[in-house]
Amino acid sequence: MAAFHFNITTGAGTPIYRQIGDQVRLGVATGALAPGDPLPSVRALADRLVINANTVAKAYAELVRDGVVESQQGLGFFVASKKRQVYSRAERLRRLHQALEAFVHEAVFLDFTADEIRESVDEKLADLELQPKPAGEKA
Amino acid sequence: MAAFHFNITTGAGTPIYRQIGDQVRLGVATGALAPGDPLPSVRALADRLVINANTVAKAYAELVRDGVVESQQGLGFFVASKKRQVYSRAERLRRLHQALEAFVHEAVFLDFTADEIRESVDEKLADLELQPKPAGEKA
Amino acid sequence: MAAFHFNITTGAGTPIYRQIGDQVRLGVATGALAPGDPLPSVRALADRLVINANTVAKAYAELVRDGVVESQQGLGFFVASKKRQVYSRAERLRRLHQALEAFVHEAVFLDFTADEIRESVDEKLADLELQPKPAGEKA
Amino acid sequence: MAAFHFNITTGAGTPIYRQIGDQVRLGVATGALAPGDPLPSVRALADRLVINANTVAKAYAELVRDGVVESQQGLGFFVASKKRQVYSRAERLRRLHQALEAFVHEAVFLDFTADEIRESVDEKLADLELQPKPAGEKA
DNA sequence: GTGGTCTAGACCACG
DNA sequence: GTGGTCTAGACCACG
Repeated sequence: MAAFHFNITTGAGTPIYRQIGDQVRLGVATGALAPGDPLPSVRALADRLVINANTVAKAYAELVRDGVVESQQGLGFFVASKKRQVYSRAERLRRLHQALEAFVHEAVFLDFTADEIRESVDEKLADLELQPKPAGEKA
Repeated sequence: MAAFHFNITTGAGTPIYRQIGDQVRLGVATGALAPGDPLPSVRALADRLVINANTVAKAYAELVRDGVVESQQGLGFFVASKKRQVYSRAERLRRLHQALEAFVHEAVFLDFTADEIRESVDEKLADLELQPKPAGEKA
Repeated sequence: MAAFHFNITTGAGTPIYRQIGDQVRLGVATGALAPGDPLPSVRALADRLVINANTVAKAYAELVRDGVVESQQGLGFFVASKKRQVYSRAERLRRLHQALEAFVHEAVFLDFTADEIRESVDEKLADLELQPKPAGEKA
Repeated sequence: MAAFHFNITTGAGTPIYRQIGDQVRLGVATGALAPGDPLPSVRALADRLVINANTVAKAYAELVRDGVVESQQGLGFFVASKKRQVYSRAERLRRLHQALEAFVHEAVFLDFTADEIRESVDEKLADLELQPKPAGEKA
């Protein structure tokens, strides 16, 4: 992997550590990050994003906990070869629907129509270049 | 309106004051709460939910700011007769995108694909029977 | 911006949290506070003014809601780079009329004539050198 | 005095007792209420306005304190023959400017121009039918 | 009775 | 370090 870019938006609702983790997950999902690829070092990424090193460390720790990346003592962090599925499908669906509920309620409260909501979701997903997964992968 | 029930989950991620606000908004949206209906008094609701009165007051204050309910000096809070359009279109879009960001981040975190996300949104919108706005009304 | 001073009058009619908010708004309006300038931390300001931290937090939260300042997670509050137009025209008019009502009631209570009231408003506006908006800017 | 009408707006910022007091003061100022004219009884006005009798009593008490009306034991309240000036001119100006300051700050914050502010004040004063005082009266 | 403001202090998330 | 939420309780204005 050559050029994998992180970008974070501070001040938004989403915590920085979560944004970092999500971008790694997304990279793995889209294939931008392949198994074995190294992640930037904690310090390097913290410097590049001008954020606290603890924040990067927290993001990486969560990725390790979830089996997305693996830590090689003294070498750094690498994309895991095969990802463990941490949450059960039921649990994942439960959390998805909870998040969805919050989003749709806010949108309805803001007086947006179903079409406007759908459109905004489509745009956002296109932005993320979230592609359907190749074949028989996780999820 | 006869029996409007509040129930809160403590220990969950969502703050109590927000849970209260959301339930009132939802009640208004579904018609369970009609314009002019009184809300429980701050102290009464605090007692009933076994939480602090300040927490209820904070929830109610936010509802007033958003034009959902109105305060009648010395009498308490009542569902607003006609919901005002408090926010500018730019602000409403900003809030929509912020809510969307949080939702999509959670979905990505949970490893759902773009198709799965879109599908879940469609289902949810269908559930709500959210129709295009008839005229100058809110959906 | 070097030295921005807050001073509050306790025992007056105006709540402390509002006095703080007003002083920030005024500072922003006059340019004493420039976009990006940090506000004192909640705890620091509370200590300096010898008031409770919650009171400062309440003031800051209102400023965030109104788009005057922005919160940077873990870093504190900063003057917003460009003031958003948060409220709809209807809402802004509603607030103007409410403020006007309070003012005129006080003036009538104090037995001032219509001419005296008008004159005092003219003087005040002249003082502020409030000019018609140049372009898409705020006055 | 035959038909003197009170109307109060509940839910606004101004307390009801203040609205009642202001309308009496205004009536006296415009001549709608002449010295010796009776005010509605506390109970009658409370019934008519569908408010608490304590609220009317509080308004009347303040008017008596300020020398606008006089209480005749067992008969009720009457417009005072000659009004005492309660506050010094300096004090009245101080309070006027304080109220004005709050109003103008709010208006400026809401992005209204000087012209818009002046216009809104003129309209409001016209609504109140606040006329210049006849001759060498108070104020 | 109603809500509004403020305090002192705890505990948590994020950086 | 930063802010966010919540509690328990006081005191006040308004009705």
